[in-house]
Amino acid sequence: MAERGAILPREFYARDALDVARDVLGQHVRHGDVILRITEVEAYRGPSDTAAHARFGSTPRTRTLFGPIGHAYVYLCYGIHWMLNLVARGDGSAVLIRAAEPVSGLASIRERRGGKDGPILLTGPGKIASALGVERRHDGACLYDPDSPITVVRGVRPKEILAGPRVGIDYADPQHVVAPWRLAIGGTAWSSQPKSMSPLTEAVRKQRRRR
DNA sequence: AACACGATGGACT
DNA sequence: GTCCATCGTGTTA
Repeated sequence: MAERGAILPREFYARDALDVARDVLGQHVRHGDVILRITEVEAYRGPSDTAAHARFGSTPRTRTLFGPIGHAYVYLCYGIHWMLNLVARGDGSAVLIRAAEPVSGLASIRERRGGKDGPILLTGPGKIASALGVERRHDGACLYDPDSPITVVRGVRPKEILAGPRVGIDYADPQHVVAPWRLAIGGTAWSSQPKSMSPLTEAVRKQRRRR
């Protein structure tokens, strides 16, 4: 078993987006002096996922999404917020980081987030990229290269994983809205945990996998 | 070339 | 709960 702080290998990303999403919970993402423990994510499973950018196929925006696995897919949302995704499987699949807990670099995080404090610093995908200082120039960055500006490293595995419905994707097919595309660590204030989220069971995972 | 709208967040009622 | 900033993208023409 790899020790804490070791960079996750390329192979980590060579799987179904739902499995990558589940296993990246508790891992750490680093940019400069800021390190965050990932507490909430959302899986986007390739072109067949009606909530995913990949539904349009490969376009100028999504070329990194269809590029090599284990790289960052960064894009601008609502003209304001940058989103950080991890490219998975190699078919346009990805995992969006939606919330995190500070591990180090709190001073930098607070500075970038307007001097705020507590979970409000990092609960929300736009806040993650903001706190890390990630934007357009990081699109395509390799996450397993030690010399890369952004890396994902071994963290602390969560005790409980919750699954819940997606938000902000009214245009998607209802089957792509319900659990378990959105996953969170249970029992922490550093993630959104609405009542609609419940423990991720093997039965639910298998049911989703067939779609 | 014009258009509609989005994988959001913050301010406000 | 409501409003809306702000701009790249995909769609249509």
